[in-house]
Amino acid sequence: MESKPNIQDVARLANVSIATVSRVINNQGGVRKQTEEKILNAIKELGYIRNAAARTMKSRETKTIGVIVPDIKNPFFPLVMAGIEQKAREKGYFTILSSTNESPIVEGKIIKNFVERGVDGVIITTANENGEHLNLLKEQNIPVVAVDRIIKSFDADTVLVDNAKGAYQAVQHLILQGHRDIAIICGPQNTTPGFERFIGYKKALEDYNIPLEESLVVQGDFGEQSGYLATRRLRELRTRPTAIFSSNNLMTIGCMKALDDLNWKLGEEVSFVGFDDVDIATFLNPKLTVVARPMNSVGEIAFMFLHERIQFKANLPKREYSLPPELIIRQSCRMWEK
Amino acid sequence: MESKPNIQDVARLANVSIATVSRVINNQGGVRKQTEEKILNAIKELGYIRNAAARTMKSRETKTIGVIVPDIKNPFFPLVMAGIEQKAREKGYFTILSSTNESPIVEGKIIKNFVERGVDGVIITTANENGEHLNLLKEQNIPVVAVDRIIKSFDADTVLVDNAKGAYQAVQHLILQGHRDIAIICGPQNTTPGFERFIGYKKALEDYNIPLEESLVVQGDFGEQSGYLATRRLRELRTRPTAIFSSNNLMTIGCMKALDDLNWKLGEEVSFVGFDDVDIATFLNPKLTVVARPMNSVGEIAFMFLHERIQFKANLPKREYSLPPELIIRQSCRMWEK
DNA sequence: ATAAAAAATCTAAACGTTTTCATTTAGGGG
DNA sequence: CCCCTAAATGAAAACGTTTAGATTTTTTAT
Repeated sequence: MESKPNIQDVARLANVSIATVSRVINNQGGVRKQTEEKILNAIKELGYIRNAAARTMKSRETKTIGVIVPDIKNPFFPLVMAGIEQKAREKGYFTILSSTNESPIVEGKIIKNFVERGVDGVIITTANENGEHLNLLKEQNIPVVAVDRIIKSFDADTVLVDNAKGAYQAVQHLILQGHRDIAIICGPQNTTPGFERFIGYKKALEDYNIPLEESLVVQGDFGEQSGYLATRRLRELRTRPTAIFSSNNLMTIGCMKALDDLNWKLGEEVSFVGFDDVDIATFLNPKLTVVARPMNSVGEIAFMFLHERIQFKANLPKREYSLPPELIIRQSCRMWEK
Repeated sequence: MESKPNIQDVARLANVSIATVSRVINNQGGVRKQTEEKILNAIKELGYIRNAAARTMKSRETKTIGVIVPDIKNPFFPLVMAGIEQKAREKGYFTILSSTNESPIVEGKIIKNFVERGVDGVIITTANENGEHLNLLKEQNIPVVAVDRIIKSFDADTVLVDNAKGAYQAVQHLILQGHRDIAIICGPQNTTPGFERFIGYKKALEDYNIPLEESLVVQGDFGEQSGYLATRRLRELRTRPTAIFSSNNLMTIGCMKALDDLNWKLGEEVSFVGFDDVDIATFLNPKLTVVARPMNSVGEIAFMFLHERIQFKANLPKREYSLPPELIIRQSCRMWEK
C-alpha cells in the first residue's frame, strides 16, 4: 500500500495499455467486453480512484461551479443554494460555496481562487455591484450568473425577484387599508434589492398621491441590528408612522424585537409588511404579512442559465429572469381610519 | 488573447526560466529583487493566473477541505459552516460544501468526488453513522472530523455538543418545576444526537425517581413535520403530558405550529423546553426556554482538529471534544402543582 | 586580480491523465 | 487459406506545474 494506484498500475495489472483503461473509465466504448471486465476487476482490486487534477489538466473541465454569497447565515442563501445544488447534481456538476461576509476584498480572493481552480462557471450575489474585482471573471471568459444583485461592470445573466413590484404590492396593501404615514426601513441603496425596493415604495406612494415624507425613510444595512435601530428611530418621530415596511428578513427580525421592547403594539398601533417570509412570521401574534420570494426557483433557474452558458459558449445575448414575488396576507395590517 | 497564459509565457516575457517564475509565485525567496520585479511585471502584463490543477498534481496538496452536511436548510449547519470557513480562511484553506439531503447514497457519491478532487481533509455530519460508504475516506488516508454525529466504522476525531447533558438539564428544569408527565419528541435513534438526547431524558427521570412512561416518548425524524405530528399525537393521550421536551430546532417549530393549531396553551397548559435555540424562540409568547449550542465554536474546533491532522499526519490518538450546551431559561415553563 | 564560497538561475524530469494516430488483431468473403 | 476491412488496442505527446541537481553568476576573501 505504497502510494495511491494510478491508471498505470491498473493497466499493468490488467495487461493492457493506459489508453484502453482511460476509455473504460470514461465509458467511451470501443472496448471488448472481455477486456473491459479485466480492467474493471483490476480497478476494484487496486481500489483505484481517478485523479481529478490530472484529468482537469487535460480536459480543461472541472464539472465544478462556484457559488459566492455575501452571508451564509442569512437563511435566504441556503435556500437558494439548495435549488442550485439540486439542479447541479442532476447535471453532474459539483458545487463550491464560499461566503464573503459582505467584503469585496474577500470576494476578490475567492474569485481568484475559483479561477485558479478552473471552475466551469460562477453564480454570485456580489458584495459590491460596481466592483472591478468581478472583471477577472469576464477576462477569463468564465460564465457568470448574478443572483439577487446585478453586476454593473459587464453583462451577465441575471436572476432576480421583481423587487420593485414586491415592494409596491406591500405598500399598496398598506395604502388600501387607509395608511398614509408609511415608513420604510431601507436596505443599502448601492445594492439592487435595497434600491429597487425603495423604488417600489416610492412608486406606490406616488400612484396614490401620497407625498414622500423624508423622515419616514430610514436607512438600514440588511442586518438585524439596523432593523432594530431603525424602528426605535421611527418611534421617536413627531409624526409617528402608522405602518412600517421592512426591506428584508433580518431587518424584519430586528424590527420585531424593537416593537416588543418599545411595547409598540403590532397590528394595533402599527401595521407591518416585511419583504421575505421568515420563520417567525407565523409565530408572532398577529402573524406577519409579508412579500415572499421563491428561493428554490431562484437557485434552479440560476443554475440552468449557467449550464446553458457553459454548454454553448457562443455569445448568447444577456438574459434576465425576474420572478414574481407573492404577497402573503396575514394579520399584521389593520384598517386605519384617520 | 489566444488561450490562457501559462508559466512558460511569463518566463519567456521576463526572460528567465520557469523555475525562477515558480519561485516567485510561491514566495520561496532566493530571487534577486530585480529579477523578481521583471517577473511580477510580466505576470501583470499577461494577466497570468496559476493553474491549481497542475499545481495539485505535483504537490499533492489542494488546500481544500470538504464539508458534508445532511441538510443545508437546517440553520444549524450554516452556522457551523461559518465557524469552519472563518478558521479555514485564516489558515489559507478553501472549503467545498455539499449537502446530502440525509441520503447515504448521495453522501457516498460526494465522498468519492471529494477523494477524486484530492481534498486535504473532510468535516462531516454523516447521514448514516454505520455507513460503509465512509470507509473510502479511511482507506485513502484522508483526515476526517465528525461533527454532531459520530462515525462508527473507524476512529475519527469528533466534535460534539454534550447532548445527554443538555437534555438532562432541560428535563431536570421541568422536573424541578414540579412536572412529572414529561413527554419527549425524539430524533432518530440511529443518530448520535437523537440517541444521546433520549439518554439524557431518561437519566433525568431516573435520577428523580420518575418512571418512564412509554406513551410519552414519541419518535420524530428531526424534521418540522414530524414535530407537528408528534405534538398532535401527544395531545390525544389519556395521560396528557404537562410538559414537552423537543429534541431539535425543526421539530420545535413543528411543535409550536401544532400547539397553536390545537389551541394548547404554551406555558399555561403545557410547559416546553427545546433543544437548540431558534429564531422564533424569543418571538413567541411566552418566550421559549431552550438548550442552546455554540454552533460557531463547533465549526472552529472542527477545523482546528482537522488542520492538526493534516499537518501532522502522524497517528495522533483519536480525540473527542464535547462542548457544553447552555440552558437558556425564558418563559415557556411554569411551576406545576398537581 | 584570483580562487573559493555563496547566491541566483537554469535544465529536465516528474505528476496522472486524455487523445491522436499508428498498429495490431479479429472476422468475413472469396 | 489469404486478403481486406473494421474493430480493438497501443505508443507517445501533451496539459502546466514543482523541484532536484547542475550550472552560471555574483560576492567575498586573499
